Amino acid sequence: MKTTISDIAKQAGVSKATVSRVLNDHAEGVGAETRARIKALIAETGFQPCGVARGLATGKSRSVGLVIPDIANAFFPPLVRGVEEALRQRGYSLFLCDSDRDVQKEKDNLRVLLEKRVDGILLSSTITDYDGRLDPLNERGVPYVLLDRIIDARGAGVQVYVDNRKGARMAMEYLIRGGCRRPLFINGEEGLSISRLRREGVEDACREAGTPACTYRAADYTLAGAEALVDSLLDAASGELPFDAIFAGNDMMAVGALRSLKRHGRRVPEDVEIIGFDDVEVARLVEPALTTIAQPAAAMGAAAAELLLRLIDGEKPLKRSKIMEPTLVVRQSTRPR
Amino acid sequence: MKTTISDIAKQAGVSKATVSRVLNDHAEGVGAETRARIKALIAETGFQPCGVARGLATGKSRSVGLVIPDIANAFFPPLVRGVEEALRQRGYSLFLCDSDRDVQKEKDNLRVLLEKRVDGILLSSTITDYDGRLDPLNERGVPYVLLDRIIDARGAGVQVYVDNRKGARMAMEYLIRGGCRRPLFINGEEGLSISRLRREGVEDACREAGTPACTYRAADYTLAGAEALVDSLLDAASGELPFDAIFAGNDMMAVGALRSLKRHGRRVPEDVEIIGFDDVEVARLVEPALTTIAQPAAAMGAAAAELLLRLIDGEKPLKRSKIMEPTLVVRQSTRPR
DNA sequence: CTGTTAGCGCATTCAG
DNA sequence: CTGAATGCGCTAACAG
Repeated sequence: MKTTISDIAKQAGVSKATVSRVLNDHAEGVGAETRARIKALIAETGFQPCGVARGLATGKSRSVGLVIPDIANAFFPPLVRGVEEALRQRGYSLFLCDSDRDVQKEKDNLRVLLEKRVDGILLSSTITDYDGRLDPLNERGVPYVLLDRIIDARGAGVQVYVDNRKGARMAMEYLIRGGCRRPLFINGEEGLSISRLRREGVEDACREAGTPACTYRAADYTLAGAEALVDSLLDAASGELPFDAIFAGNDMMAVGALRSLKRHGRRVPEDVEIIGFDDVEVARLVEPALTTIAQPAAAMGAAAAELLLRLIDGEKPLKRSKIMEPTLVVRQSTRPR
Repeated sequence: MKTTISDIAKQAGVSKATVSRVLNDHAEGVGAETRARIKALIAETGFQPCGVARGLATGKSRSVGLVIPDIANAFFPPLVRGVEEALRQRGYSLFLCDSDRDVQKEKDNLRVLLEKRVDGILLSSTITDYDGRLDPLNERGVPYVLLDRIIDARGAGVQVYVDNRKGARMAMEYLIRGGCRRPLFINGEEGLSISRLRREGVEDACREAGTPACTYRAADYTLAGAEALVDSLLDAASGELPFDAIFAGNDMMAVGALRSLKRHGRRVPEDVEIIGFDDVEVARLVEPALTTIAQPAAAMGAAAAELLLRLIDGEKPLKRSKIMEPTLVVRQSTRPR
């Protein structure tokens, strides 16, 4: 019982082509009264043109795919929201794929999106190393934008991410200026671009300030991982603290560190200052509330979506990457300056 | 430069029909050697059949739509994950739509999904009242499952949700059994099915326990809303506390209440006990960690997706609704029993 | 301004 | 077991 463009044409006493013209708002080519009559008919029958058929005929699906490592990671929901909102405003729909931090699933996701003939792809990749998973996109000429998680590759397309190096440097500089002498930097998994860049930022700050005593440790961006790490550090150094400040690669690890310190009877920020990264919702809800480097997640998502739409429209991007500014949000896990 | 089924057919020296048969794994109709040759060709050329064309020919898009009120609400990400995972395993893709708690946007989302010719829809609706927004789905015969947020309607399809009434009753019973005399129930927006059911659960518990003194207040499911509400209550009743326990309609409101109490110098759980609802990530990270009624969000999402796929396959559902069990998670915002 | 004619890429009859 | 023909619903030249 599905009504098609032919049914409408028949009822209106015109040809499919004419109906198609008003459907697509082709300014010219249809008389005012004919147009009005068809519009009325469409409205009263509630006719909806079939997007699939349209897609086949035009070669455009008006949908884009977004692949992220884990929607349950609090950093991503605002980003997804930004993407979705920007797309919706332009009449595009969003295929959401969760790669579950699994490289194989990420590849599968990309393959499926290509089969679906999305007009473009937003990818927040699980790993930095380039293993050819962008090749199919390049071969097919499907526009894509790398989001947050960058991939090392010559041909890698447009990228949108926060200035991770700068953000990390800001955090360390704030700690050092505050009098910190023996900082501890807890990084996330080292295979990720964001980890590498944040590490470089930390090194920048330490070098400039002549504070070489920064301890470096890698965890896995999880609360539990960081908590266990700090536990072991604290247990090993009975008595005097081996660090007087912690910069964690993300807020969840900062919270893990915080919990460990509290459990060990250490006060934050009096004994140890803590700074996180991301500014996820929990950052302001734990006690003491976390000082952190905020990322404009929603804005990044929106920016990436808009850039992608521009690529889809055939525009050549002026710059190959859009770098967003991190901001220091001072709360209570650091001492007043 | 896009290769089609015709190209493959030509290269293999067979007809499109034959290629189509091996593409769809039609067991019969193709000789073993022909099949092998074609498969090899497909593999080496990396040919991917066009999903859009397939969709037009078969009438199935192998994609479903999910509409939720707000992906940034911490309850939803795990649910989305459950949905996505279940769909992916069955080879379906997910269109994610955020209605932004806006009824009009929700309708628009549904319309777009219908245009995209999704095979089915998962809807977590913004409002309970039935205003006809399901009519298009019913008319078109598009399968759908209502998720978490239920809609009052005779024709409303299959539903998946947690037993909100029971969960609320569990919370209140726990408080009452613990000696609470003057509970305060902070509900969320009253237009939602979850709010109505949770309220009924609270009333059930109070009635059964003969504790009629339960104060009822409605906020908006936000931290700020509940915080302001408790602030005003506390300011109004200078001196003696007007309640000795709070059951909040969700965890974020519980956190808001917690913050207000602490700021007013009240101790939790010594002076006031608090129980939340949902068991989102922050629940265990605030201090004291929240006792709460946990919802199996990911499982709900997966269950809804599987039910929907069954409907899509043409099965008639045995039951019209799948009700999941809430669980009481005891933490530190209530006194030891 | 409007109608006719071709496809878009694939699945699916129906013959052979 | 295989191929040729038809159509899914719509857009896009091309004519009139």
